Amino acid sequence: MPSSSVPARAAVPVRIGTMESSSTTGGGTRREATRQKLYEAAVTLIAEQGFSATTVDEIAERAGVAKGTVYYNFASKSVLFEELLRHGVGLLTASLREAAEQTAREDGSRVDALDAMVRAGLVFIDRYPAFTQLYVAELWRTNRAWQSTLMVVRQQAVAVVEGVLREGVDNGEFSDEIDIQLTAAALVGMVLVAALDWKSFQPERSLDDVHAALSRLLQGRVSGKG
Amino acid sequence: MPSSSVPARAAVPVRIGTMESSSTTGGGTRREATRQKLYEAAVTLIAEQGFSATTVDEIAERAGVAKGTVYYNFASKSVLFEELLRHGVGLLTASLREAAEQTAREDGSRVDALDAMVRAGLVFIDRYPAFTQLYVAELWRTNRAWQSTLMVVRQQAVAVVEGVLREGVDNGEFSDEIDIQLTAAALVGMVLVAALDWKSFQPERSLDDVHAALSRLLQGRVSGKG
DNA sequence: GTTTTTGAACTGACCAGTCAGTCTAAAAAC
DNA sequence: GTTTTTAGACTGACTGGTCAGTTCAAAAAC
Repeated sequence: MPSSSVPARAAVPVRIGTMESSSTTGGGTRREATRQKLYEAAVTLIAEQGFSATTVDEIAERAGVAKGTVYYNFASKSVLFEELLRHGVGLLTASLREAAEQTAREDGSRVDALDAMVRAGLVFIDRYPAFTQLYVAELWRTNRAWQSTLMVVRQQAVAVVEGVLREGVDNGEFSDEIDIQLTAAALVGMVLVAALDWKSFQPERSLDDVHAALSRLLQGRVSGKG
Repeated sequence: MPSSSVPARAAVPVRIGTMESSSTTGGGTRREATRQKLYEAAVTLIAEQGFSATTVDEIAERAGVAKGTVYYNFASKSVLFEELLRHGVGLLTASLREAAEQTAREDGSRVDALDAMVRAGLVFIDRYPAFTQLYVAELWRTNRAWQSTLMVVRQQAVAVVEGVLREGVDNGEFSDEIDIQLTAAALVGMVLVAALDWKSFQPERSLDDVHAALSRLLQGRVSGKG
């Protein structure tokens, strides 16, 4: 309801300044660029406010596109969100796997692999803090449309950690009494919460610093004199 | 909007089992019972759906009271939520502090104190899983009305862990190179995520079982043969 | 007689999703 | 080379519905 009468006609469609033809990979990449802008806008807004409290109008505005464009590119608000989740966790999983494999290639121990994965996790969170926030906030909710997506995607990431633990047990490096699933969850939690604390409350600290603190904890070098 | 005719009369106000009046002055306990029902209804709904996606009508319905009653007892939806947060974290903090103090009274080591706190955390999460879920989901959000409440309340809980770590460093039980703040966050994260994983994905396991797994991790008994 | 609860209607803001129409660049027709 | 057509991308006013919060008289509880 506009406060008073309004032209209601676009009249002169102002040219949108620097569009610059986007280029990138020649063909239909304009669309892809728009989707990327929408992801970026959505991830920060939803991390700050939550899914339901974030409006499609806000997302469109921050991305610098019209609301209709959101619906031209995504079937709905929740589909946009789901694709965002899949995309983000895909990056994380790849990064963890890469860390584990590289350690294996260098004949490192499985503890080294865990340590490398801790670092990879920190690097990820350092790079995508908003995504991490949002992910944590949604992970344990029930009754949400994207629950199953989240489940699948979570399992992919945790499975990488579980795999390393299992290898360690198999080759005798870890006690065969450890509970793989629970230990993996605990390790993920350790990194997740420590990193979010870092980003939220002491962002000035360096990644190496944080990594060192977690390494110590991971390797049980807490007890006893330094 | 009931689909058809409905009793609509509360008739017998069922007393909630073991509520035991407790707080406030002896007088207005009827009101207190209503508030308690509203807390319980709100906590599960918000844990499942998030704050914004949960309507006041739903909360009232699940609590079995009229919508007007919600506003008779709380100034607004967010005030209800804020008081819920304060209440819940108060319980957790008390429980952690109790665990730490009891260990101290028994001349236990600081590792024992940490272990006791891990257990206290698990007991809490076992008892109030919905609250925990909701708390984690809101903790790292920014731009929310109750942000400052959350901050204060988080600090109270983490401070208990930090205190034990500090004592341990002071008496030489822990390395003086540990980063107290970060380590405390990591420990909290370890318990939190492992416990949520437990409740979400393997609820049939016993608390002792989960506690044992975390103890092992905490005491660095992961590496090496069992 | 005071406090608390009820129930149901109401308001006004807000918001997801729609749709008719615009823009543009490139292909097709001339 | 110029005009016309096509189709993909985008626009933004508009619709239909939802929901927080209000109101209040009457009933119930204490």
